[in-house]
Amino acid sequence: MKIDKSLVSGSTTLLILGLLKSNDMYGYQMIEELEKRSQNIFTLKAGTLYPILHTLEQQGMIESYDTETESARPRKYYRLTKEGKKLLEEKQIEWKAYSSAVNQVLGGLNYAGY
Amino acid sequence: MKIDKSLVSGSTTLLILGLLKSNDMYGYQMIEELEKRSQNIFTLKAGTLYPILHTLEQQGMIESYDTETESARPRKYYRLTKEGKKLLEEKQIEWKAYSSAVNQVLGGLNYAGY
DNA sequence: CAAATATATATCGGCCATCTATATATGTCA
DNA sequence: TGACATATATAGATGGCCGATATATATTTG
Repeated sequence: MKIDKSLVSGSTTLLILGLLKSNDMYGYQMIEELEKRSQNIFTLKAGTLYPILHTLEQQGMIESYDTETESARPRKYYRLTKEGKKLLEEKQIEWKAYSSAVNQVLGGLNYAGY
Repeated sequence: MKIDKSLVSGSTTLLILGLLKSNDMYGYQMIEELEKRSQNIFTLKAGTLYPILHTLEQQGMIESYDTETESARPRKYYRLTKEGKKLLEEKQIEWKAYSSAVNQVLGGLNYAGY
């Protein structure tokens, strides 16, 4: 098996897709949710997130829709498309292989977190 | 805890230091050993490795010495310095935190490979 | 013996992901 | 009403990694 060489630096995309698996979310919410779930280890920057969202939407991996509430500021929600779900599964497999390989190189012990 | 933002893309340094933990090695050997230990998932490129080795040596994390055999091609072996060992430990902790956080974001389950 | 291939190290230019900085606009709270 | 949080957006800078290339020697193969 060959790992996509951009996996490591491209893990942000994996995380974004992972967030959308459970619920539709808007950008700002993703930043907060990611911090929360990772216990402040990931502090995704807006300047990183939004360009990725636009790219993923262009690629058909996610779809957006606006909320039409009268009170709050309009938010742009994103949801996974069928293709996006497939991409997420692929990237999850890559991540498992990658993290497992790192652990093997470092200490011999294998990844067992699933 | 704050993760070095270059961790992900900087995992190559972690892997190199990890290789040197068990034995002194020369560059070309690291490329082979890394492929072997990771079951061909990591194919470290010479153009990536050697500049990193030079940088690490400049920073005092590793030291080099040449072999003076008459038969074989001279090899430049590297060993971890005290500081290098410390750096490795730090980076290993960061890696655990990072991979654990990814797993938490993705599925909830935690890293348990150690 | 000569050619091809594997071993071994080295550097440069460029790509691409991410961050910083900045801009814009609205809702809420003191 | 001024400050701050919410919310999205983009341009420019930075930095790690790779592809290409160069050099030199040992080994294997025809």
